[in-house]
Amino acid sequence: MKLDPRHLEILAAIVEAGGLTEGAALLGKSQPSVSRSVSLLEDRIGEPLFLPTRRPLQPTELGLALAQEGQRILDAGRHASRLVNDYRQGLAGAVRVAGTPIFMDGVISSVIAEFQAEHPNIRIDQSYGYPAELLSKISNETLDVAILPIRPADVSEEYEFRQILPGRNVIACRVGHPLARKKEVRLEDITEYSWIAPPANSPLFRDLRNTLDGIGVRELKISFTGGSLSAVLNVMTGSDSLTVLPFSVVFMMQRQNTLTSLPIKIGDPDRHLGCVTLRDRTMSASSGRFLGFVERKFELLDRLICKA
Amino acid sequence: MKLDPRHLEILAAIVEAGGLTEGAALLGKSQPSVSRSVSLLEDRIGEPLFLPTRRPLQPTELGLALAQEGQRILDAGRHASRLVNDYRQGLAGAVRVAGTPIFMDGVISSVIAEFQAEHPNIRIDQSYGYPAELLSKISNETLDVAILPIRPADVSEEYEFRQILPGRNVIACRVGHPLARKKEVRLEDITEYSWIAPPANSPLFRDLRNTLDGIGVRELKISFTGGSLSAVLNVMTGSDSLTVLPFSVVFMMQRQNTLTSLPIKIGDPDRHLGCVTLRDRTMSASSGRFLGFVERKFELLDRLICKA
DNA sequence: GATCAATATAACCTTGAGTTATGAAGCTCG
DNA sequence: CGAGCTTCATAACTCAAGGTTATATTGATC
Repeated sequence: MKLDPRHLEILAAIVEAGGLTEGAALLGKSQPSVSRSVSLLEDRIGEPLFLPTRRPLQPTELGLALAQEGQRILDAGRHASRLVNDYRQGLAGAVRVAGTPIFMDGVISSVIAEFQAEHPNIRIDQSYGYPAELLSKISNETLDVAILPIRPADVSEEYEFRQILPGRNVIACRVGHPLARKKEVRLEDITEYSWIAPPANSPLFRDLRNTLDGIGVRELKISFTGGSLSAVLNVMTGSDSLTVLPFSVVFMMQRQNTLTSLPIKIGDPDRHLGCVTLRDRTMSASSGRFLGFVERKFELLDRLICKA
Repeated sequence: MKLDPRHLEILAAIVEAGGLTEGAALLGKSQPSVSRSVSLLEDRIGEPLFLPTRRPLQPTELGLALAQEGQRILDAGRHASRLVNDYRQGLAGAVRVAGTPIFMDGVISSVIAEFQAEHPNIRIDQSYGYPAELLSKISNETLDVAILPIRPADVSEEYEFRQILPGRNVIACRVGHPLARKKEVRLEDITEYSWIAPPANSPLFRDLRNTLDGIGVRELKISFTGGSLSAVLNVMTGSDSLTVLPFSVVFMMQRQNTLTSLPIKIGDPDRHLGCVTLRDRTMSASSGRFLGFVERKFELLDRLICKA
């Protein structure tokens, strides 16, 4: 026979509170209400739940056993309520975030780490991708936030774009690189070293080509191409190779004293770094919280970078 | 916010069954009913529980988390239902049973052991007492079954009495007692040995006096008095003392080859052994089951005793 | 036995869960 | 890509039952 879980909850409250009136108060209901509910339950199961004519209301064996189950139901219910509250306030949930590999690994990952320290109940599902595919994932709602270098004008009305950093690339090399010691680096200096190229379909690769075109370099020795940031880093620190990287990435790496940038001016890309979300859809509270966190962190980072 | 536990149950069923229709079937409800319940729950918590427009219905993060709580509620409910069924069929519960010490320890305890082997979920609350007090405990419902030697005529209409053994006392001694070897024991033989007397307020003590009066014995050496059956047994087996015991107790002890009875005829008491319960009150199913078990076991025992 | 507190009952209203019938929207597959 | 099937949502209605306040009843207590 199926029992109404609410009846078991009421029973548990009465047993716990030690009386019908107190139990009703505990549940925030009126005394007659719980009285009748108990009667109904007793009628259904055909067994008494409380000893008759005992004023400090005393449960029967069965009453006590069922009250324990009721307690478990109450616990589960309370837990569920907490879950709901957490979700509504964005203190729990999941955020699906994606971005371009180099930038994700170089800058965003540490921001995510900070975020998770603050919000252990929010799960971050991180993935990598390039602008076109990420935008389509935003569209079909398999992604909540994309962090991309993009031309603001290229973002259609469907999306919402919040810039977090201006686009700025530099030529990077290992700390201790021969060129890094120089006061000024000339064009012909950099052509002497071999270069690392980012994956061919990445925006960074286009930036590299544009940059080199911009400063009049036609031919380069490409010693390494593709790979993740950590692969690039390993090659960089183990050789005198050069590459183009977002300044923010190099800035973060300077903290670990692994990379630095050459004192040579190259043109800034017209792409800016920002978060893309769907415009009309009401974002989940946890996504909103994540977004706000990222914006705050990058505001700080931007100021640090400007001072540097 | 308080959630309706039934909603969480429904959610759990849907997630488990993998669809709204299947979930409804699992719960034995109609599909529109659960559909509306889910909508209501979603409205209450203000968050979607299922991803929109995905046909193999897929729960959201929150939906999945709440479904887990729902599963716990379902489990508790099922457990509660099982409890109720067991109680109603007398397969679980508690029976408060009491009786006179010697008889309880000598005969009933082994019957209780057998009963518990068959019904591990029924708790036996055993206690000791003499007829008057036990009957009053039956009256005020602090006792379910009393097992007593009593004159059937003394049992008032308030109670129900089921005889399980006819009253029959014997003079008992240890196995290997000098008198036990004799074909026939005469009156003067038994007065030579010291005697063990049961507690002064027990029916057995009155039986002892009546018996000795009946066979014309006036004076006896009382070497030991009071104590439980095990105390009496220890004294008996370690000495040549005699005492009066119910034959059924001696019969059980014969199995362990500790006690035996003397071949001397003594008058049977007019008390008979039986179970006393309250007449009008509907007994708990477990008490009924226990009562039936005791009656069956004693029917067997009675036949064994008669053959002996 | 009078008094007080706790529980049960009564009368009423409202919610919501149950139903069947039916509409709308995805998926599947030729 | 549209027909057809399946699955979910909506509508309209009934009714069980939980919520309320007011009041009666019953144990406990002194």
